[in-house]
Amino acid sequence: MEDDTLDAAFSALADPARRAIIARLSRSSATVNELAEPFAITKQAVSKHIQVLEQAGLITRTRDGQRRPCHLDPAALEALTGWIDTYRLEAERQYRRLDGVLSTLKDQHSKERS
Amino acid sequence: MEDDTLDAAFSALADPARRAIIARLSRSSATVNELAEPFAITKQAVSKHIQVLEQAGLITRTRDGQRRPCHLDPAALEALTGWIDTYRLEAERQYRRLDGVLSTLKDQHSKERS
DNA sequence: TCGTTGATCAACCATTTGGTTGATTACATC
DNA sequence: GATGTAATCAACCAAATGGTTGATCAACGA
Repeated sequence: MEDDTLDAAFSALADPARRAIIARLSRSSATVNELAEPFAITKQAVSKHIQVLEQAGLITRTRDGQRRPCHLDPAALEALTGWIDTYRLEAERQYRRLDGVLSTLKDQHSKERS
Repeated sequence: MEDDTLDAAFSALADPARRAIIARLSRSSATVNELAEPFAITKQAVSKHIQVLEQAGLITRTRDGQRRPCHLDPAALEALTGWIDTYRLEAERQYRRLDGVLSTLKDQHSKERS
């Protein structure tokens, strides 16, 4: 994944309104007006949030007459967890390796004393 | 997870320098100077990035004399993938459900024509 | 064709952010 | 104690961000 893609995706998720939109869209597609309803901000502001999410590739939009419903893209979310997991798993692997070294040292110490 | 925590964590990841720091720390702990070395920015800027990561709970810091090494926290990363997966899995579930409905309709259509 | 509704565009404002330089703190070593 | 080094603090700057209001575009329904 390119830097720009990850920049856009993570900063898109770094806002509670946009995360709420993600949560809502995970249940079903929805239009801007439907998404705006639960928020205390203007429809224009929601429209901006949606553009950010779309630009980040997290959602897609279709045409349905006058409406332009938004759909969550699970594959984009999976790409993000994939990135995070790469480093989480590596870190966990390193910690286990360190634990192994420490217990080896401890064993050697016990052996020396016995 | 609270909104503020997620805000801090995701916006911490929304910067290529900070992601590079995460990647570096997944292999082993490192000090500010070590982390700053591969970058074309000042040590102070790196120090700021590290504070952002620490504030977000993604890394921890310890004292080793004059040095203050940074350590990646895998559990914090796991919390993020957990959040994302909640909605990714729900979206995938909904898409499968929709596919089921569509194929049922298609079957009924075939039956009617036969 | 005309009014209504979904949605975006445009301009503007306050705040945040990523970077800089220069000064300062804290620890280690001579 | 004096010097050097790891790291942060402080003040500042340019650019990006999240929000507003007002105007505009595009499609539907009478």
